Formats: sequence, structure tokens, C-alpha cells
Amino acid sequence: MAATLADVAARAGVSSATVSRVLNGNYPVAEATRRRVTEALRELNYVVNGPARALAAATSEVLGVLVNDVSDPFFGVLASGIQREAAEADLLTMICHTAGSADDELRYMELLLRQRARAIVVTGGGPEDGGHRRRTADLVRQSVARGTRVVFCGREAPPDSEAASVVFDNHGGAAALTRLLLAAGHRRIAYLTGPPHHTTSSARVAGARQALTEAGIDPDSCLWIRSGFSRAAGLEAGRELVRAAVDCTAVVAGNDLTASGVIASLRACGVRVPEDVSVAGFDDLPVAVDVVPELTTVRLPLRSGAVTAGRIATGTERTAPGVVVRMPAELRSRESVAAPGGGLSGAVGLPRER
Amino acid sequence: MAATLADVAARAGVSSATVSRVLNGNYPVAEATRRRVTEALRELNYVVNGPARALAAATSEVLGVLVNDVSDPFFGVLASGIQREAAEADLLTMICHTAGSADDELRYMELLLRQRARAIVVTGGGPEDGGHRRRTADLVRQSVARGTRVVFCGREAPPDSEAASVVFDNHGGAAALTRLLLAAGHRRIAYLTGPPHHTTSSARVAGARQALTEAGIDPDSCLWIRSGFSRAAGLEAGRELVRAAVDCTAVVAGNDLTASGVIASLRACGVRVPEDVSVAGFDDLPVAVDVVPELTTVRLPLRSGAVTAGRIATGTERTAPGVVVRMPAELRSRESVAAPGGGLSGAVGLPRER
DNA sequence: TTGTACGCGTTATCAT
DNA sequence: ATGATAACGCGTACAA
Repeated sequence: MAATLADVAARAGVSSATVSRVLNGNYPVAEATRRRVTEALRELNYVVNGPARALAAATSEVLGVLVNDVSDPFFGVLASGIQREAAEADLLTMICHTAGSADDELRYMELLLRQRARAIVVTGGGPEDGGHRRRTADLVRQSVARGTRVVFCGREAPPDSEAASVVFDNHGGAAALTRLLLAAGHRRIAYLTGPPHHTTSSARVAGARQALTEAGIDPDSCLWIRSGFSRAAGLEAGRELVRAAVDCTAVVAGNDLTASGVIASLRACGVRVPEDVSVAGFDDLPVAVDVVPELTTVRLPLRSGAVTAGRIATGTERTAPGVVVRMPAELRSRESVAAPGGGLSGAVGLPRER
Repeated sequence: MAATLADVAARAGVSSATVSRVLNGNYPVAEATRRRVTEALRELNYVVNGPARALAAATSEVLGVLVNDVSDPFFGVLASGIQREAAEADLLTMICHTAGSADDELRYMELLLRQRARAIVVTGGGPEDGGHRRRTADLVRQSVARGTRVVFCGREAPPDSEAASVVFDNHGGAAALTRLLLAAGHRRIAYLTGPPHHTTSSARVAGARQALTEAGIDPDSCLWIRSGFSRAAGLEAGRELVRAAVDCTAVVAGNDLTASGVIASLRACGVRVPEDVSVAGFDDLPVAVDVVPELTTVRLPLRSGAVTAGRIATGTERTAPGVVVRMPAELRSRESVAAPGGGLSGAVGLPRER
């Protein structure tokens, strides 16, 4: 039913090789023939058969991007940055949503590998579990062996793998943020840690603990509360903090999304930010300046990290195998952090305000 | 370098046909041979060559989803619903971000077509431009001819196409919402229309205008302001409304995201919602109940619409060609709409509050 | 139950 | 400049 190269060739009275040449423009073709072929192409509504091309040329035009959550703006920024580079290199970006599941991550990597994708970019942090790491390393090895470039953007590639990585300074950023809070006078801080056993969460927690320790404060005198990275997680955590009338003057959320949730639920409970309690985020996504009050947070150069990852993936930028590109983090001090106020436990019970 | 069927066959001492049979399990294979083959498969780290398989079998395991914006939760809900069904049918979902560009939409459709994707689901509204419609119709025709099913989820398929559609009652929902506002006593309403020349925007505007007309109110006595569907668009529109001290008692945003932006910027300007001005949204995304005050909006059954679209796309649910499945809209009356207050122009200039 | 052999639609290498 | 033709790796009638 669908027209093939041969059909087009017959119609134009040439060989299929000539049609292929017209299509790819990599060999000289007489102007007259080219026109006849182009005509036939149009008349028959010819559409390249990708699989056949990929089989013959041993390469495809697909670049796969793995994201934890398609509807999280963190990944939106990453995905669109990568995509821009891919488009630049005439590659089709396909985004695969792993829902944070380690299994799905592996499944999608394998499926992209099957498709002989030109490259795979794995974004965001990942499970710290050794088994997963090992299986990932295996897949990376196979990918590279088959010519599929693999780039990690947001965590380090498994050790000894050929894959490049672009990583953000979660550790340093978290430490700087904590230092800012300490400098403002906060001592009783509640940390929402993000999902457990996750590279990003762990790095941020470690950074914060280090800053505390260096300031001579026992990290365990602070509160460490598990949460997700979603806005809903922040809402819930905020409500829980209020319910338990937790004794703290500052809340450090795992990221901006969570922070926005915390602020919303604190406000709903009549707790003022930053007068009663300071709140901080991480990432510096657009939401950080949408929120009232504007969020003190840590800026990660997500866009440029994504572009770098994209350039390595497309081959636009050539790097040594296993290279690790480190992107800096930068403090963004805004309104949501101020000097310690009455604290959460003091504010709770006040009349609800609007 | 990469092991092929033949390599595995040699290793296992069988023919490549047998290996293929073991792989696909569609023909009987002796238990002993199966084990030998499985072993060889493992030893050689065999990975199916997708393109080759797609070429031979004339079909692939890919389902493509086109979305306007990967980081918009509206599409997140749609994409994940479709993906669930795809996974159920052992298909790999690939999400393509068109950034709302009509050209990109066509490009991605074509690329998926090239890949001989099993199905393509085009989500969200689209350009109303006739040229785009025609070109889309062409692509749909070609897709269907090549065995790639096409489903639209959020707009109707081009006329006379074989493609199925799942549509949401934007028109009815918008009308119901406007009636609610009218019943509450509002007469001076500012509508943020969403992106121009876009099917979703138009349907919502048309519904609102109809409800106004039916109530004996001249639609042109209301304000119709172009905006986007993003939160940023809402922020900007809100600021603009305040700056111009627009004379209205209610703002109807194009969707929930925009509404949340409007609320944020109104609050930042000291305008109280709903005491001074009522605000309404559309879609009933999770953000609708996150916002303070909770948003009065129109619930669209996005999840179940996505599932339906997914089932049609995977072939799980068989439907007549060109079928249009209509999903209802349902009013969700919450806190953000109340009786008319002082209005925007009245509130502006009041001391900024926190 | 298993093997042989051909076709799927392209690209790329030789000739011409 | 153009045409034959051999891969590319897999699925599947058909034969055994």
C-alpha cells in the first residue's frame, strides 16, 4: 500500500539508488532527473521507512530522554533544553516518563537501545540501590557497544562506564543555603529531604549536614523529614508540621515545588512566611518567583546543563568517555527567608488570616 | 560488534529461525533447545534490533504522544493516562513536545510515521488554521494507509479522516461556568481567552458567549483578553488588569494554571479573592485545590479521556473509523467565586496586604 | 520440532 | 551521473 523507493523509481523511470540519492542529497544528481524524482515522490506521497533506513544505515534519528515525571517543571526545563540541541542535529526527541520507577527506567533504556536510538539522556537523580546501578551499568555498556551514546544529566554515570555525565552541585548548594539560614540566626530547622535512597536527595541532605557540622551544630538537632519532590508532598508536609506544632523557625524544602506546597499549606493554616517561619527551596524554577513571598532558593543552571548534555548526546560537543561536567549552584536570596520569627509552634493557633 | 540472531544461533547450534521462535514464543520449541538458546542469548547479551524487526514485521512497538507542553500538568495527566494503556499493550510510549508549534506538530507526526509507530495520539487543542488542518488530514490519511493508528485527544480529528477523537465539552463547561457567575450576580466579567486561533480557546469562548447571550447580556459588554494557557500568562494578565484598574468583579481564566497565576498576582497587588474579585479556572487540575482560595472551575475527565484514547490507539478498544467520543464537563464550585465584591477598580490602591 | 530461503525497504559499493 | 546489486537483521512460509 505505502509507496516504497522502488515504486517511486519506477514512476520516475530511474533506479531506486537514484531516488535514494535525491532523498539524501549526498551524491550528485542531474537537475532534470532530480526534478522527475521529486515529482514522483510527491505524487506517490512517499514517506521514508525509518526502520528500513535505520537497518541499512545502522543508525536512527531518535534521541531518547528519560525523565522521572513529565509534569514536573524541573524535567520540563531539562527536556526542552536537550530537545533544542537534538533538533539542531536533526534528531527526533522522544521523552519517556519513568514515574521515578527504577524498573521503568531500565525498561525504557532497553527499549531505546532496541530502537538503536542515536543517544539516550537519562535525566534527574536516581536510585542509590546497588542492583539498579549495576543493571544500569550493564545497559550503558551494551548501548555504547552498539553505538548508542548515553549521557546522564543530573547524576553521575555508573563508574567505569563510557557514559558522560552532567551533574549539578547539589551538595555545595545545599551547604550554602544552610549557611545562609544559620547566618540569619536560624537554629531549629526542619528539612524536607525529598525521596529516600535517591541521589539528589542524599546530596542535598549531605550538604546541609556538612554546613551544620562546620558551624558546630549537631545535625541531629534539626528535623529531617522524608517527603517527595512534588508540590503535593510539600502541602502534606506543611500540614503535618503545623499539626504537630513542630518547634522550628525555618523549613528547607527538597525543591521549589515542594516549597511552594509548604508555603501554601502554611498560609492556609495562618502561619506567616517569613514573619513566623522562613521557607527555602531548591532549583530556582520559575515557580520560585511566582510564589508569594518569593522563594529563597539555590539556582541550578538546568538549562545550560541540559544544553551541554544535549550537545554531548548529539555529538556536537566531543568529550572524553566518562567525562563528568560539573555545574555550579548559586544561592538566590529572596523574601521567604528572614530573621527567625516566633516559629511554627508559636504561630499555630493564631486566627486564620487571608 | 553487537550480537545478531545469527550469532546466537551459531552459539546455540541451531538456526536463526529457531532463535527467533524462542524470542517471540509464537511457535513450539523443544524445551531443551529453548534452554540452550536462552543461554546463548544471555551469554551474548543479545538485544533485538528494533528497526530490523519493524522492517520484517512491518510494525513497531512504539506509541507516540504529541503534547503542546511537557511541563504543563494538563498534558502530564493526558500523557500518563495514555502511557498506562500503552504499557498494558506492551508498547513503548514516546512523548513529543511540540511547544504549541503547528509546524512541530506536523514534523513530529511525520517522524513518528516514518518510524512506523503503531499509533499516534495527538493531545490538546490545535490551530484553527485551515492550512494546518489540511496538512494534518493528509498525514492522518497516510498514517492510516501505513497502518499507524491516529487518535486525537482534546480536539476533533480533521473531517473525513479515519482517525478517532476523544473530545472534552469545553463549550458546555464554559457555558455552565458563566451561568454560575451570572447566578452569583456578576455582570462585569473579564475573560482571559487563552491562545488565539486555538480550538480549545475558541470553544471555551463560544460557550461563555452563548451563556451570556442566553441570559440577555451582550457578550461584548464583557472584556475578552487574549492570553496564553500558562501560569505566567495569568500572572501577567493579573498585573495588567490591576494596572489598568479594569472595571470587573470577576475574572475567568482560560484554565486553572492561568487562574493560579491571576490569583497570585492579584494577591501581590493587594486585591482579595473572592472578596474584591472572583476568579474561575478550567480543567480542575490538582493545582485547583492547592491554590488559596480553592478554585471554582470546570472539571474535565482528562484521565478517563486519556485512557479511552489510549485504548483506541492500542487497539484494546475497537471503534468505528472516525468515531468521536464526547466526554462531559462538570462544574466544580469552590471558594474563589463569591457574590460580586467591590471589583478590581475598587480594590486597587488599597494598602498592600500580606 | 527444526531448518532453508526469501522478502521487508534502505543504503552503499561497484561498475558503467 | 546513474544503474545493479549486495548487505543490514529479522520474521515466516514452506519444506523436511
